[in-house]
Amino acid sequence: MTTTPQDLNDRGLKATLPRLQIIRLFETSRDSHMTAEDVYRRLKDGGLDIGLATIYRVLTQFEQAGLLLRHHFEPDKAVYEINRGHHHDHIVCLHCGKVEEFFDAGIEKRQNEIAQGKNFEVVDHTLCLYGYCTTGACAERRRAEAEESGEG
Amino acid sequence: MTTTPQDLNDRGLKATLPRLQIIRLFETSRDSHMTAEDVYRRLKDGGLDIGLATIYRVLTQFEQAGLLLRHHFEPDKAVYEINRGHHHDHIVCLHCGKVEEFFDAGIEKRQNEIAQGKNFEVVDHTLCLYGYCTTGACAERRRAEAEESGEG
DNA sequence: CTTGTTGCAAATATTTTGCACCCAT
DNA sequence: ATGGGTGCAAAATATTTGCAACAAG
Repeated sequence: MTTTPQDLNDRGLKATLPRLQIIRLFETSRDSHMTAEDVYRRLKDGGLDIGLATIYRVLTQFEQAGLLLRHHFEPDKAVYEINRGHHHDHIVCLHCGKVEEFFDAGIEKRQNEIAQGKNFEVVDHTLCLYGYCTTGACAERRRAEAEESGEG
Repeated sequence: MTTTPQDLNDRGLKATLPRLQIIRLFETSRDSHMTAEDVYRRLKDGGLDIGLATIYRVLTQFEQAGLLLRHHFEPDKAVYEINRGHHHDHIVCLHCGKVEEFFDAGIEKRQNEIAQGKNFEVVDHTLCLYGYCTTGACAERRRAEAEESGEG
């Protein structure tokens, strides 16, 4: 669960402070999905003097090393998360940005069947649902907006 | 099936030459999915003097008008296709770039059930399978590569 | 005629890269 | 000691925007 300096060495990466801070951030952050900018801000706020270019380089290296996964929930903005080895897809709230993960064996199976039927061999896929929380603050906001436009 | 000047006017868009050429290209091109750059190249090659900025503007307007759909099969590259009103998902070949479309009611249903279970209301989703053609030139190439690495 | 549209060039946003200095191993 | 790693600034990529000239309704 915790990536050690040795883990990095084992993957051919020197255990530098920026790298340890970055992987630690992903392991401990409440927000599991972060952009390069997110990581930059948080480490800066934590008092670490780090360059944005380094963040980009390290995130790319970590993805190639299998430590992180990269997604694109919105165009032109890559988000990363810890790779815990269990494939899953995502649901994103368009109001608050909350990200939930899910896995459905039936959907996975159907995808492969469909691909096979079209003479494709699937090696990867992206499935992301976009919507709104139906509970909490987002639900409140939606209700308020619906009422407003309904009366306008 | 064919968008007329009147169709554009009806949506509040003047029927200019660039716009007519662009929509016609999407209606007739063998490649149904094109980037702004693709459109630019093809219209230039067709002898039309058009600016890239205009392509971007028109593609955006057409998407907002519901004439085109935008996707992001790969990061940092928007591709557009004609909107025929029937939702579908995609399979993309990582070798030749071939794009196949599919629709599966079961997958759609499961998505909504899952979202509901997590207290989300889904308003959109992206599902794209990435793989390789198992027939034709791509299959040949894969076989050759597999053999090569297997013997190396 | 009047307002929307175009082409160009400059601006943006995100990510990548060249380079001199620095630090894990 | 030495080769990889870092920070900075400049470059690269895809896309957007300001503006003056222009054309559709």
